Formats: sequence, structure tokens, C-alpha cells
Amino acid sequence: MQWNLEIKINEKLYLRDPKSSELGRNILKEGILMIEEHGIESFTFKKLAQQLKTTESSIYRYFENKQLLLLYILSWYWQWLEYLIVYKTNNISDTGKKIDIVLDVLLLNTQDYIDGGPDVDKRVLHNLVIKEASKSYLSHDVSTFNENKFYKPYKDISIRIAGLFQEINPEYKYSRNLASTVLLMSRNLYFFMQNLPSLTDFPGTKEVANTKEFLKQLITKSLV
Amino acid sequence: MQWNLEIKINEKLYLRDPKSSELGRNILKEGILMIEEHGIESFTFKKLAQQLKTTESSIYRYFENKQLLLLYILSWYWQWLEYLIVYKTNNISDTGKKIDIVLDVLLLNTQDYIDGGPDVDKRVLHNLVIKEASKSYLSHDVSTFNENKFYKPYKDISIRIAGLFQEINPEYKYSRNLASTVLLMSRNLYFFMQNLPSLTDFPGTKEVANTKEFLKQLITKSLV
DNA sequence: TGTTATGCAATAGTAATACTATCATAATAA
DNA sequence: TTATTATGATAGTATTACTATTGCATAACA
Repeated sequence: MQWNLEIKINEKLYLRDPKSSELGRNILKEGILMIEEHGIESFTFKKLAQQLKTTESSIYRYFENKQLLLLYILSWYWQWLEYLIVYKTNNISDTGKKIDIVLDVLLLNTQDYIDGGPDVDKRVLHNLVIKEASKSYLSHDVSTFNENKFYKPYKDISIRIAGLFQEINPEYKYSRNLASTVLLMSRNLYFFMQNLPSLTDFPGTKEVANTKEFLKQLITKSLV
Repeated sequence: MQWNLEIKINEKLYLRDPKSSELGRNILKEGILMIEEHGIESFTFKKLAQQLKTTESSIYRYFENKQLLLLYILSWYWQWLEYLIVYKTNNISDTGKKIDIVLDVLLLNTQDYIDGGPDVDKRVLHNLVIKEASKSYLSHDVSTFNENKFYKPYKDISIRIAGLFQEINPEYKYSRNLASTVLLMSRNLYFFMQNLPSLTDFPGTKEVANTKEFLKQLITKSLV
């Protein structure tokens, strides 16, 4: 039996459901590859159309603009990640182990992920998120987007992680701050190691294990 | 006697020294105001030129493009901040107090800063940095910019803070990771409180004191 | 005093971006 | 079969991100 994870995306993010057609699915797939490779700034619907041998106007029928396409992709990713956390921590009582799982998921330090969603290598998607996720809210439109609940998946995963911290130490006053920190640094420390290694303690290594150990210490020492 | 802080900026960041003329200084001043207000994405040299009642081409004589203008501004800011840290921690031996000072500087939780540099309210500049600093390295040009040492001021302040941690606990293995974390979160938690408050523990308050307390705990508990 | 940099304004022009609109045709659902 | 919908093809617009040229005013210099 095959399981396929269905993730519901905020309908305001798209004009036409990209999952409903071949073209739509290709926009997601090729869009992810191109944004990951060249960054959202130099990505255009025209370039994507050329790649897909279709037209700009066809793409505009699915997404109002590239920012909303990006938010669609990010929404899928964060919901997928939250599902992985829920799934993998289910029935586990050892809180230390739970933290390990959360960190492994955030760092994509694992092979066995449930598939579904856009037909791309999840590691490519992960790299896209590392580079582009922060830009999605560090934008002038943050308040409009927030009113439209475009950041809900990100908030949800953050609040869920905070809940775990709260469970471990109900007295701790900064669960949400700490969750935001872990979420953001799990992306940024990887980026720094790759691009600005002197901002980290283990330049050179592509090992994610050090980052995990650092974040784990940060959490456990904070929660004592 | 008046002190005026002179900060040296990487010469590759500009074509003509903006400090050397009235127009140059106005580009910095009005540029900061406009980028802070509208964000780097919708900011253009044309709009700035209109504001300054000059022409686009005149501005292009000072800066190759808006990204380099932003990097110029950020370079100035980070060097200014590092100077503040050095100045204010000088002759202080109590390490707890030193951490307090560092956090107050990073959060601009202080009135008495040495002036100099662009003739703008330093709080406006600080707000600009909160919103725009991360974008400056989460860019496709990060490697080129890094080769040109455009991120040196950011690295310098980060490494200096890491050095302080190392001083407090020479055994601690993650000084640089922790410094990067504190530097990034001092910006992001403020942004979250303003824009995505459910990512923090103290929505509603504009108080920076909670963020400071959180970061202080993070540091002190990590360094025990 | 005339010469020469220089700094800046004015104007023009280009390729790319971020769309919007219209119409025809192909696929499909009623 | 007809009606609906999706896509393709083409065109067009305002804005962006520049580059290039010319000419004028002023300050420095000889």
C-alpha cells in the first residue's frame, strides 16, 4: 500500500490550483529547480516559461507573481516538515529523543521522509528554503501577507516546537523565542558554513552534525 | 571638545566617495530614509534622484547599483556598532556586565552613542539594518561579494563577540555559532515582535527588555 | 587672465522585468 | 454535439536598471 501525503495550501496563494494539471505541476517542479539555482531575484516567469516551452501568460494564470509562487512552495515545505515532526515523534516519550528528531527534521538530516508534493528532490527544496525563506517575510508586504495567513505554516511549526519545549520545562518563559531561534539558525548556520564560514565554528566541514550538536546544547541548557 | 568617529569603508563599494561632496552625503542620508521606509526591493535610484532633485546618472557616479549602496550603509553600521562595543566594554572586567553592554548595543537599547557617519537618526538606520541586513548575504552574489570583503565588518563584529564568549569560557566549542545566533536573533526577534508576534513570547510589547533577557539567558546558560 | 579639471544636470537610449489583454485553438466535460 | 475550459500565440505597457554623450558652471591652477 502506498501513502501519499496531501497537503492543503492556502487558496489565496494561487489563481488556479497547480496540482490540478500537468502544466501546474511542472510550474512547481521546474520553478523550485530554477529558484533554488538562481535565487528568487533573478528568477522570472519568462525564463520559467521558456524552460517549460510554454508562455508567460500561461504561468500567470496559476500564480499572480513569483512571490506568491515562492510562498506556495514554502507553505508546502513547512507543512510537510511539521507533518514529519508529528509523525516521527509520535509515541515517543523520551524528550531528549524528541529534540533529536526535531533537529534531524529541521536539518533534513535523515533519509526516510514521506514523499508527496512537488516532484523534486527534497534536498533541492530544502536548499531553496535555506536561501529564500527569510526573504519571504523580510519584505515590505509582510503585513498584507500576514493578514492573508500566508505565514501560518511557518508559525504552526514554530509554535509546535515551542510546545515541545514547554512540555519539557513548563516554567521556561521563552519557548517561542527559542523555537524561532532554532528554526532560523538551523537554516542560517548551514548557509554560513557554505558561504561565510568564519561565522561558524566548523568551517570546511559540510557536516550538519556540528550544527545539530550546537542547537541541541542550546536547547537543553536553556531548558534546565 | 567634539569627537567625530571616522569609519573607513571598503573602496570597492563605491565609485566616488560619498563623504566627499554634498550630493554624496545626501545620497547616503536620503537613501537610508527611503530604503528604511520602502525596502530595498522597491527602492530605485530614479526615485532617490527625484527626492534629491538630481538625476539618476548623478547617483550612478557614486554607486554602481543599489545593492552596493546598501552594503556601504551596512558596512558603516556594523563598524559603528563594533566601535560602540569596544568603547563601552573598555576597562570593564565583569563579564556579566560586558554581555549586558553587547546586548544593549546590538538592540540599540541605549541613548548615548557616539555620532558621526550619515546624518540620520541612528534608530532609523537600525530599523533599516533589521529589515535589510540578512538580504545582503542571502543573495546570489554572496560569493563574489565575500571575495571582495564586503561582509568583513559583519564578520568582525561577530568574531569579536565570539571572542568575548571564549574569554568567559575557553572550553566552549561553539563561540562563533553562538555569536552568529545572538547577532541574527537580536535583529529577528525585534522584527517578529513587530510583524509576526506569535513567533515570540511577548507579542504586543514593543519592549526590547524581554528579548535582551532571553538572549542573555541563552548566552549565560550556554557558557556555563 | 585664460586654461583645465571636476562635478553635475539634461537628455537619450536599451534591454529586461513584470505584468495585462485579446484572440484562436485544442482538449474535455455535459 | 455543444459548451466550457485550458493553453498558446501575439501584442502591448509602464517601470527598472542601467549606459552613454553633451554641455555648463565652478573651482583650481598657471
